[in-house]
Amino acid sequence: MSDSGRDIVFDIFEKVLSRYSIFKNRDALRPDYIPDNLPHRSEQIQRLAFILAPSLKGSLPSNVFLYGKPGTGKTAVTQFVLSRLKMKAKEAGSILAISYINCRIAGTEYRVLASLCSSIDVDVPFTGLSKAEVFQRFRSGLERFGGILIVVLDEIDALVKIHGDDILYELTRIKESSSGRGGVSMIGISNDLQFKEFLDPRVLSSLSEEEILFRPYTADELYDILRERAEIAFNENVLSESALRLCAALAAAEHGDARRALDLLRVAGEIAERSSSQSVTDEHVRRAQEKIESDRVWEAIKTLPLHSRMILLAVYVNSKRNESKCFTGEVYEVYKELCEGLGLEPLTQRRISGLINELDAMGLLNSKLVSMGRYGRSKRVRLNIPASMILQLLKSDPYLSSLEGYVEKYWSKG
DNA sequence: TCTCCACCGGAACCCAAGGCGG
DNA sequence: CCGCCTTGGGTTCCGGTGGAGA
Ligand SMILES: Nc1ncnc2c1ncn2[C@@H]1O[C@H](COP(=O)(O)OP(=O)(O)O)[C@@H](O)[C@H]1O
Repeated sequence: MSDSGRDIVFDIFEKVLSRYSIFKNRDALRPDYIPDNLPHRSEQIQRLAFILAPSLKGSLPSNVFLYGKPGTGKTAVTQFVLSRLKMKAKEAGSILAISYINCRIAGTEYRVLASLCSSIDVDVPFTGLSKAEVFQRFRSGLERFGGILIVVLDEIDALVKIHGDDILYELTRIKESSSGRGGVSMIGISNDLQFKEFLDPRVLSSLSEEEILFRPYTADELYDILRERAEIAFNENVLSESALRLCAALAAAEHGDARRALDLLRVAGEIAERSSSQSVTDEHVRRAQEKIESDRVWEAIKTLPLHSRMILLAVYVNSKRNESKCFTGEVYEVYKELCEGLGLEPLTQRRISGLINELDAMGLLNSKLVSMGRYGRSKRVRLNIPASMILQLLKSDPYLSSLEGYVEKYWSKG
């Protein structure tokens, strides 16, 4: 047998193998994949490129503020433009550094400053210094660097809502006071359209010298995005037209979120693959929708601290005890009972109120402030997750499992 | 129209952990 | 080693409030 003969045999095997596999390149559906083409965002891309272009000639670009709902392509567009800017800068020999920071993930002002430093090769310890000290090192590092630093602050709304806009203020001041060449240019990205109201007017005017709005995608736009990705990700004739349309429609209903659309497509593909189906159907997409939601919920519950879990249980028990009224006061009472059952010191009501708000923000609870006139004002709390999740929580947490009997008394109804 | 309930939520503060620079 | 920093998780204190009922 010659080598060429073996290749033919392999070819046949490959063909057969690939015919029955759904994915050609699954990674193309992952959130960190940035395609070479971003449909329906050429306007934003051009504007951003136009704004940043002066940096190639050594002058400082205006600050930009990008805002729009999640999954509208803000991060993708930014990365798209910046990667090309970087290439051009290298070619042109401009001194240019880019620092991308996701503020929500960084979480604290200190860590944002620290990663700012590391982008210009200033190393700072990950803790121990005062913010002023880190900032000082950043400043002097910048002098030494002498070029233009483009700072991307992604999900900046999350940081400012918790820690205020102090660093932003300091950063905008750097820009002004930068002597000689170079300086800092900022790209702020916000998922919250009202975010501007949180900012000090001085910061706002400096940060949004330019603004770019990202509208939610329509179903048709999502369809185009999905189709391009699907061509890379899926094998031929595996994905039905209607399944694709359904993904687009479902995601369009959910704030026109492209990330959601791509997730739907990927998970639907995985479900199809696992059930050794030869194509992805509407049914797979619907199941993907459910799976994504229940995964999200379970993922959130799993990482919940003890007392937040107890609150979920308390809300559940209380809602079974008396259908109609489920206000924070009663929830707190039940919570205290549960604590006693576990021999735990209960937290204060003030704290519980805060935790309930967090659970609300995660979508595990619904809470709404209602006034009952003479009978005070309180929050009506409702569980926003299926009871099966409560059961699963009890089973999975060895610490809580001793409460199982207690909770089960209320299991029957509902 | 005024009262007053039953909480809400802002602000200041406390405390322990981890880690710096001097 | 000391005195200082940030951070995260909590507590204490307290002014604020929509509307049913007197
Ligand atoms: N116009 C587009 N074309 C192709 N993919 C897109 C487009 N817009 C967004 N995406 C994809 O959707 C996902 C979410 O986009 P992202 O830029 O992270 O949203 P945002 O930052 O606005 O929350 C990413 O995986 C991105 O690649």
